[in-house]
Amino acid sequence: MTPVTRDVETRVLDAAKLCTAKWGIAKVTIDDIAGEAGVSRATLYRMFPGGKDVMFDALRVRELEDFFTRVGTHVDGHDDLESLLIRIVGVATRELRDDQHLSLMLASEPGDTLSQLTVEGLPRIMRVATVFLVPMVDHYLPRRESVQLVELLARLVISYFLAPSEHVDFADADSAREFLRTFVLPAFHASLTRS
Amino acid sequence: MTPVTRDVETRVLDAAKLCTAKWGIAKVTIDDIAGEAGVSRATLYRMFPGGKDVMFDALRVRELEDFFTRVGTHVDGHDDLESLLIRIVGVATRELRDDQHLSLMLASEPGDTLSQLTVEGLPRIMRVATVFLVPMVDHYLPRRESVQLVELLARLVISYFLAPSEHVDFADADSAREFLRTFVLPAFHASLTRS
DNA sequence: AGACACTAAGACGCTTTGCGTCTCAGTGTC
DNA sequence: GACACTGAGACGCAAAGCGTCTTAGTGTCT
Repeated sequence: MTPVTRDVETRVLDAAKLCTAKWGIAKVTIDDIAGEAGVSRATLYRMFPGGKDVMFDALRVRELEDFFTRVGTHVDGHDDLESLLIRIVGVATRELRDDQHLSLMLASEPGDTLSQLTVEGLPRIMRVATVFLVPMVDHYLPRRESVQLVELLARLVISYFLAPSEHVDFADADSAREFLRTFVLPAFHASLTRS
Repeated sequence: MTPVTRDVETRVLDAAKLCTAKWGIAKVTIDDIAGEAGVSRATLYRMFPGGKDVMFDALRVRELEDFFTRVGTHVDGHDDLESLLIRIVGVATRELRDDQHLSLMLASEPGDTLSQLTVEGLPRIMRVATVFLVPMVDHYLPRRESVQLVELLARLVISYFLAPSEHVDFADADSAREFLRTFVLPAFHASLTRS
């Protein structure tokens, strides 16, 4: 894909995001998105062979990459695993809470949005989370355990975001520390390569 | 139609208004409206034989009646034609400007909305305006001239609302008075039955 | 209990819209 | 000229939407 086409793809995905926010997944059409992006439908299908579903998957991947990029930007410079994890769950939780597009989607299309955060979307979330977070975590743990830990954290952050708890708030460092010390870190203590 | 059914019709028209604001005329479906109103599609068709178009016409008539009722509420107690007309054009212009649903429709569906304020909608607007305003105007003018005057005013108010002028502002009493004295009242001076 | 009015749910047949694919003419770059 | 890319529009098919209708259920009245 040439640089020019990369720009067009960005424009199309931006348009897809905008139109989905406006119309929702159910009513948005390829025509809406093509028009908003300023490309023809044929161009859109050339770009995303397989059509609508493929394009939405690409948008979801891009959104995830943006999300984890933002998380990664805020979790540099930690000296130990615990601090790193506290920071990760905190930033991730705050990013989820601040995501207006996500809030809008959860309000207007709860079914599909929940599915993308749970059942259907989890494999993708795991793939992207692994790419972004494992390289940080594996300073402290072997690769295999790092992957497992990232998966566990992703699931917990999503769950506590979707159904907030009266007892745990990952956005609060003390609460997160207590939770991690109780439920997560002991399982990985024996695998620590560095503190 | 029974009182209970009148309530249901109101509910359906309210739903139609809400869903049209949300989806626009192009994408809104009978299913959306029926669901929002809490009735079945069959009930909706029974209520509005001829379907979607008939229902939207009914909504437009209701909106016009509401509009002119509000105008009428604010123009009582005038001793002469000029004052009455100044008040009418002023209130009407302000009501149009304050109408958020109309603003939303003009922004999101300019084509259809304009058409309903001009070409396609004008006969209906004239009918309703005549019903509401002519009884006020014909204190001062014979019936025939009253009807003609109301039509002229309606057209002028709409035009100046849709394409505001640098020289005339009907919401401003002095501006309206000057305009009416210059362009409207002389045409009806000879027909005055009362001052 | 029976008569009647009204309703929701769902089926039906038809029309319209949307989808994915494709062709062709036009444009820009080398 | 060769090539890559694009928009516009046509095509065939699927899906959604429309208007109509039937049936079973509910409520009210006598």
